[in-house]
Amino acid sequence: MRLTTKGRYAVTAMLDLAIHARQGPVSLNDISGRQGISLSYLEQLFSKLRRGGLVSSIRGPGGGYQLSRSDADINVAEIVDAVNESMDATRCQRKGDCQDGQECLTHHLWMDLSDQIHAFLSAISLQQLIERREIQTIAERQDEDAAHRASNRIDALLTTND
Amino acid sequence: MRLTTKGRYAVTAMLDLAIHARQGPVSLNDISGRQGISLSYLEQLFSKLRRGGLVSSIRGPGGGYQLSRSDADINVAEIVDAVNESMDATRCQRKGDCQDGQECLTHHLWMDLSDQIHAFLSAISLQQLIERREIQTIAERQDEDAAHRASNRIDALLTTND
DNA sequence: CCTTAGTTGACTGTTTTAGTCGGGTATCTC
DNA sequence: GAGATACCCGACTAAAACAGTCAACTAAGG
Repeated sequence: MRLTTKGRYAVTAMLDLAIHARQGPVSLNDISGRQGISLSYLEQLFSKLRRGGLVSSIRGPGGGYQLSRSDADINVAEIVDAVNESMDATRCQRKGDCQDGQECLTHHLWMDLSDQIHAFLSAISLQQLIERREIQTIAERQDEDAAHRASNRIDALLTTND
Repeated sequence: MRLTTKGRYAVTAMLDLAIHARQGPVSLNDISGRQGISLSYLEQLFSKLRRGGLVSSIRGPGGGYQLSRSDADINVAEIVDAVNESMDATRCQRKGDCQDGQECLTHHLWMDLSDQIHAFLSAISLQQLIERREIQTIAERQDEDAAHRASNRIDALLTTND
């Protein structure tokens, strides 16, 4: 079992996408700026999310990504899954052949843990996350920071272009 | 967060130890034979378990390891913890400085998941595991297999020593 | 003093992570 | 149709972790 930056970034990016969905397609560049994830890495992740049927893309200027379903219909478990981070805690992928083709002593324990984690993560939709007060606060802060950085960039351009 | 062979082996070995505790100290050699874990690797794991205060050791012939507390008093979470596999799901070790010193968008989600996993694993003691029917069945099978292997080894010795 | 068994530290091949880089291709606007 | 925007794709890589192995040592029992 593993949950690393890859899975966490995927959920973070999807949540950012869901939050900014009403302004039309969201570009990876914007997500990168707001969430501090490198653009190239995001491309890699979104290629998997697209293959997993969670997002659809629109090319060209003004393009970006969209959720392919309602945010109420996408849960955290499938996002983590889509980027290949299985949350399965067993060694044998639940097959029960962990020790010479037979069940190891702790097989059932890890099965139970896997079920537990899966139940927890699949019960949480993007919509539910968006509604959380703490997350709204953080999203607002990130939007302000991004706006500041944008205006700083413009200032820099104006002063060097004299 | 990660749960790999290391943590799973540690729990398996501790459970084996608890099951065979009434016959006195259990040697790593026996655990290795029953659970199919290499002796050298077990040594590495038990060095951490000892430092973590979960087991005590007796040297010399007839020696081995013992639980340093009652099996009802040792839970799965502390075993996994002792071998350095933190089950923490956050990137920031719960500090909340995941993005430039501030909380990232999904910080609270991973905090909740961590709490969930910890609550689950720390509620399960070695004693509870031993009492489970499936685990008793597996343990009996492993004991028989080990006995067979032992008698085969003796046969081999007798025939080569003619 | 020999065997058993724990103790310790260093070493190693392999896999995964967490990216980067460099080139594409589709689409919109002017 | 030129250029900019933005997605698309494959190859590459430094660093870390995993999953051990190996060798040498110390302590206890017979």
